[in-house]
Amino acid sequence: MKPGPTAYVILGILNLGPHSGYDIKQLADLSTRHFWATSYGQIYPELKRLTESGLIKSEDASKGTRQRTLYHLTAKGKQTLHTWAADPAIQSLEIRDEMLLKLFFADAMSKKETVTHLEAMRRRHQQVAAGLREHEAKVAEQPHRMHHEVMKFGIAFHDWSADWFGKLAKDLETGKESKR
Amino acid sequence: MKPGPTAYVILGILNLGPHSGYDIKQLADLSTRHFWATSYGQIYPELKRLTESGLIKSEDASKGTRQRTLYHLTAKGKQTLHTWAADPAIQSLEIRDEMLLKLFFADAMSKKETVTHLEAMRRRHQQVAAGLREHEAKVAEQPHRMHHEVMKFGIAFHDWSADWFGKLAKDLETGKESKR
DNA sequence: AGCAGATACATCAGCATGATATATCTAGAG
DNA sequence: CTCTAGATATATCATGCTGATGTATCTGCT
Repeated sequence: MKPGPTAYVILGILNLGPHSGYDIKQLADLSTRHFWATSYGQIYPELKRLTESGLIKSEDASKGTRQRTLYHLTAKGKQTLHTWAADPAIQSLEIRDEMLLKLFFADAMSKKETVTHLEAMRRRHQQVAAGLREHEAKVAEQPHRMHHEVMKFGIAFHDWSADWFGKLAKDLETGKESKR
Repeated sequence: MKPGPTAYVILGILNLGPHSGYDIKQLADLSTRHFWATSYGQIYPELKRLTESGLIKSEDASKGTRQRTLYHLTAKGKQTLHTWAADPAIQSLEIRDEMLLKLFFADAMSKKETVTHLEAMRRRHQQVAAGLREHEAKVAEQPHRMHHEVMKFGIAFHDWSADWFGKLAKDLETGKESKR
């Protein structure tokens, strides 16, 4: 069976150096989380599968009774990661936004309720952008340009979205139609 | 157990009129699909659950031997839908973008490969925007303003993304840094 | 010395995914 | 009038993910 995208999150992180399953979860939460989230329930079974396929190797790094298993890429794993990353075939993009869903079915709401809802969406996007900005400096000083560019895309997207929903809220209130 | 967002997709569609499970899938694919996708494997079991909870009622609409079951909202279902929609509490936003993931781990790629990848991303966003535009006129003439506004957001988002990735591709090629 | 919080791994019920199976109806070609 | 491709309609299943919880150890602080 061919590996799913989550397997490549793991391979990609291990390409930066040896890590434990716990490390991988922490690093993914700080980096890929905003466009590909993972969970322990995926990571630990996937580490087993990748080991069986020979793409990664485990190494016991326990200290005393404290268990710790480090994983690192094999040559085959590195190869697999690069082959995957270099394939530009169009891949799926999935978005799940419950607030947008509520907005879609909001025609029964009053104008006031809808404006409140739009303001909440604007604030949410502002907050996510602010959260990303906090980590930006750290990413910028690392030698991985694309890590930084992807983060800049995330920040720009949330800024843009906040602006869009702010404008729609204003348009609804004033009855006008601004450029969006 | 409280209903998940997919249940509200069903309730929201049934609020527009009675429909079969098949209808619901078709309508969702034309409307909510871009920010909340569904599948038959969700819809049919969910229709059973919602019937048991008294939020919807089924009605046999078979013609001859051709089976067909129409569902419609009960008063309780309408109430539940409106309560959900009116609650502005911040809800999660999940994005899964395998191409962005590839880009994130693309630092081992050559500049040329990366530019090719970015161009593919630009084209993908253009294509999605074009697909949405095809249906826009139909949505615009319906009396559901928020359906249209949500669709306009989708179009604007994909246009903006296409532009952003186009600019990044150009920046990489020229070695400059444009406004993004 | 004691404790809060971080590190580390594992597991589970419930649910979603994406594909496949089955059958009937309809519209248009010939 | 007959055939057939494609639309309508429901259902199911293996596989695997989600989100939460359980258990234990270690580290840094007071």
